[in-house]
Amino acid sequence: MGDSDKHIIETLISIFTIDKGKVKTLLIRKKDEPYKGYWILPGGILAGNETIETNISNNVFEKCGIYNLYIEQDHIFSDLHRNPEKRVIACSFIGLIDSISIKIKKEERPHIESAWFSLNAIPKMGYDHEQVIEHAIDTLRKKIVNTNILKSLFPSDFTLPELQSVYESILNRPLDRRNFRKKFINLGLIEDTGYKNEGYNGRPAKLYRFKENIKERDLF
Amino acid sequence: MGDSDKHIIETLISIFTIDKGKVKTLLIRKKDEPYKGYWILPGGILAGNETIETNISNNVFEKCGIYNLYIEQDHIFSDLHRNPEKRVIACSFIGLIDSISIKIKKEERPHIESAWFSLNAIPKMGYDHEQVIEHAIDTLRKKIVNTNILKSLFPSDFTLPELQSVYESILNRPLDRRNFRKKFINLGLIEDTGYKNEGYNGRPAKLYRFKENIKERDLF
DNA sequence: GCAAAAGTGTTTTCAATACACCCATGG
DNA sequence: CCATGGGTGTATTGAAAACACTTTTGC
Repeated sequence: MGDSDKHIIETLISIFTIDKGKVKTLLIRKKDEPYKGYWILPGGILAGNETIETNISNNVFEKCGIYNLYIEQDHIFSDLHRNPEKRVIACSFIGLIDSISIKIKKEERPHIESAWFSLNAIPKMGYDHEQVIEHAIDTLRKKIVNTNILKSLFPSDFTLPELQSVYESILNRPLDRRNFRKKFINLGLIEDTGYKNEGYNGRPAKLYRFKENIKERDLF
Repeated sequence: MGDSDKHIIETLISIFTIDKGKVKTLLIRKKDEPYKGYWILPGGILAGNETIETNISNNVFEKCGIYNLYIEQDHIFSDLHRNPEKRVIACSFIGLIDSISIKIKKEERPHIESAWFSLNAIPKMGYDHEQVIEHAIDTLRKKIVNTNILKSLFPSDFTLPELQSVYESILNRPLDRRNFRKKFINLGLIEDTGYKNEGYNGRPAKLYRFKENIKERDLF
């Protein structure tokens, strides 16, 4: 086996969270050439002594300060020239985290510029990362229709209008409020916490949480 | 970057087809140690000048004589010790082919022993390939509920009882004949060819084909 | 008391399910 | 004419969809 049969593998991750009822994704500004100044997905080079999953977990913690992230494989990108400098094969992941668990202490990572972008305002990105994140969004869209994967996106307290808004932004279409409530409450996945979301305009919304120990199941 | 940051990547594929109304998968007998005599999934080592998709297509043609295979990525297996000799990262695929298109000319490949196995009779396999094929079957099961992915499994002429039998064996539960017909015909994915499947016991079944240019869509 | 957002109930429509009998062919 | 498997219709149930008004809070 020649050296040409060994490959550089990088991991990439599209991390999604909910910020003020909107789905956002975490990007990093690249500091050096190529694509200096462009936004890219977080990730890293796979070393010999780690699985792709441990690599992703470690990278996300080191670069973004996020741990306990829910991750799932998405897709492999192996086009020969996706990296202009050398052949790199990308294993892309989807990550979901609730906003309460995010602690990006910028002062601890002065060398890394990162920001959250709304799905409809993703900037021009380096490499093929726009294609990678589009694939991740598409996978996420397919998944939320049939699974309760979004559980990982929500902290213990959320309102039904917030949940609906997230579904609407990922599915990219409006949903009827009454039917959405009926469906979700009847599914038995969530429960009323007894608290309310006070201090905002209008009538306060009830706060819900996902029940523990609910196995992934079909929704729609 | 040290040499430990470069990796051997292998592709593996679980190829499914329909043989006499049953779903079967193609395995290869390993001829050398380790796992000599065990059955394994077809696949190969990724070279520097190919994508994982071209590698799979080429391997499936060279080792199994199958071309024009529908392929889809399934999962990456990167456990450190999944191969007892060295670190190898596996990119696993799902392949679907209709039985008419299969031409495994054994006389042309005397050095390769291959066989089709029913899903409920998969033998003991080498490496972690049982885990890999289980993952592929599970992915296939999830997909046939919501997509018309099975189009790739059927030649131009098939009967509704055959189609139903395939759904039953992948979903692993019985389906009502009348309701299955109603649903599938109403979906508009298939059309009557006008021919019948004569020469068997009982009333001949109508032959159907998948319509051309139907995009993948939700079924159930 | 008004603006803003949350919460609720009914009707209609359609798909899913359950179920039993007749039909076409081969032998 | 009988054995074998294919084809069909209807009634019921339940979920999805469409739709407008009332309630609770902050200011």
